[in-house]
Amino acid sequence: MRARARIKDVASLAGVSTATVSRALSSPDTVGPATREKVMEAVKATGYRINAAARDLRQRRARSILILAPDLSNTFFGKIFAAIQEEASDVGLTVQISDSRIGRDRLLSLGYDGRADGIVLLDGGIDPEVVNGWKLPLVQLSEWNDEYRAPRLGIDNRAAARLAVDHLADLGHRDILHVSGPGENVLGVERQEGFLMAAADRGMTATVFPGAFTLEAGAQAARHWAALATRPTAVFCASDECALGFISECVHAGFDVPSDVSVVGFDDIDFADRFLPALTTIRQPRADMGRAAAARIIQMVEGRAAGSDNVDALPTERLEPALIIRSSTGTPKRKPGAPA
Amino acid sequence: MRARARIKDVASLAGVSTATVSRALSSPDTVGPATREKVMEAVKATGYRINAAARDLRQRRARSILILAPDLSNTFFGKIFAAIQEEASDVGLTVQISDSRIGRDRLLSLGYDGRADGIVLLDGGIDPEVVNGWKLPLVQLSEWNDEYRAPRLGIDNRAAARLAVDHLADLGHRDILHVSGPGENVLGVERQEGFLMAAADRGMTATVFPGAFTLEAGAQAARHWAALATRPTAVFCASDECALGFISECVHAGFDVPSDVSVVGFDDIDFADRFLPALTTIRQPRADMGRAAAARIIQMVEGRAAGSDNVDALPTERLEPALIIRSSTGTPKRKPGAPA
DNA sequence: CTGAAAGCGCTTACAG
DNA sequence: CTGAAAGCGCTTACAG
Repeated sequence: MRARARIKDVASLAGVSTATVSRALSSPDTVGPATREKVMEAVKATGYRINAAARDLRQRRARSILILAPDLSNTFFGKIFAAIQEEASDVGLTVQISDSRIGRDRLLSLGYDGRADGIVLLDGGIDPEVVNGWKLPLVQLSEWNDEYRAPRLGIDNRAAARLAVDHLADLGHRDILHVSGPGENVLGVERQEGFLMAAADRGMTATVFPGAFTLEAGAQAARHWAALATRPTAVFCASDECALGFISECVHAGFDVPSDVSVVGFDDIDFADRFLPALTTIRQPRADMGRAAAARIIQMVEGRAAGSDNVDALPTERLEPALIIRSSTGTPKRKPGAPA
Repeated sequence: MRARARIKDVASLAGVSTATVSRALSSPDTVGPATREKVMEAVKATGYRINAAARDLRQRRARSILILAPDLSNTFFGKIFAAIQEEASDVGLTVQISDSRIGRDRLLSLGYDGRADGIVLLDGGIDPEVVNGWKLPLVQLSEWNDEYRAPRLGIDNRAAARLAVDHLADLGHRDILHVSGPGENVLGVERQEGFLMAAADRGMTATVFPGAFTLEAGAQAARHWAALATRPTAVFCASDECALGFISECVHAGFDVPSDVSVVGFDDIDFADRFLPALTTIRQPRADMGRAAAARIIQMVEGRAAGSDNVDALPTERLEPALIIRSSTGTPKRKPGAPA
């Protein structure tokens, strides 16, 4: 198999300089029509394809953006990756993904090694020193950290939690439970705060179980809930996985959802509407989030390439969550002897 | 903010040549201890980090592997991505992902542009001309195409389907249905073939509904099934999503799973064991598949770098699927008047 | 053990 | 409109 053609090969076949080949390819109207013709023929004859790595080095760009997420296998990220990749691909950018828990030193290198022009960060738990040490355009997506000097994109998690609480209050629930996210996670913290504030505003009895975003955390919370002397009639879980785990465990223990307990999730993952019962949840517009992050990082990367200043200081952007009412929530069972 | 330090800056600060800096960093024992010391100090003082893009161009490597999949948001791929990235990261390789449906020309470029050293391909539906035109090490994972000249990694889908059929036969089912994958997909085709052969071997009545790997396809199949005069007592779906859609729709229509119909899925996605009922399914060892593919492509890439020949011709490798029995399958209901 | 020089494959002022 | 030359930031024979 013949080695790949280089620009030199095209140039000598066409009888022009490499500079001319380069120009004919990147800005065709800066060369004469006859020359362009000759070059194009030589390109076809040699099967030449540009070596992007060489071009990028010369132009001091990478034409690539890096997505950093704490767990690549988390189903929550799939749609986000897809949306980012689609937008990036449209403007000729390549997409790299990496787990964000690869160790401090490797993480530091990422922002320096010339292989990415910009970073979309889905993890608020990285040492701010590392993040702020990167010399690359950066946007925080979904999760964030106040110490990172970078714009944020995502929903208002407090307001989103309020959507869930209000729905439950409107249904007539007075005693509600929240299975929280992991304690160190901003998303979980804000959802919990929103839950507590909204419950207070509606005069509800509110309790919190510390949890996580996992199926297992939900299942465990369900066991605690089942063991309670007086059980809250509704629960708001910090994620859909958690809610699914909660429901699953409840059903196995002989309870009915929603008649024994109403359950609201968070995210609206793909299976939420196919679960039995279909899950009432707060939808995060994941594709929109991915698209917005891609658009933003592209803008920053291009802006920087164009020499614009303070393009890195663009503001935070909020996307809208939505309450999706399905079958896992309903009116609370009247307690025997309770007033109408 | 100071521009990033280059190797030149380190060299002049340390009072040595760039060659020496390069050596001190990449093979420390080829330089004198005193020199090494000086260089390391200068590295620290300048905050120097190697520019990987430049090194890679010089070495004619990309230190990156590309994953190509037909739908990045498909939850099936998450664990595979994670496993590949982990293995790659361990040997200093970067991971790129791209949707494989980005158009012929872009696809062609991927194998030529110097930005990847090898490709893990999760799509058997690309034009073989394109795939075989790539000049890069390549492995086919999960899906494949006989016309691609590249090793294959994945399970034996016929044998896997037989696992499902045997389970159903052992339970006492005599009349079974298969909701197939999309007609053009090798995975679906092999599962269907395995289903048909195994059913024949067990002397069962077998029928096939053409389907897809989606929730919606399963739901639609359930509607057809429900409308049948005599309904098969068990169904084997080509994917878990399809099975979940099937069950969900059955339950909504008032049927019980498994007492009215046993359902087996395929893949063992994360929610399979939390679904209600928990889904009996064929497990594909996705993390193992990702790891094996990564190991293989790394071996090919390194082998090529080391100048070994015919490293691209390594053989196909089969991983083992497993039957996971949960609650969506059971003994068929005795038909009224049927013999014991 | 160390340095000067060439080169990876491109692009882009600078001249003409 | 086109070419010669420098250079992106490294590495690596080749000498010494």
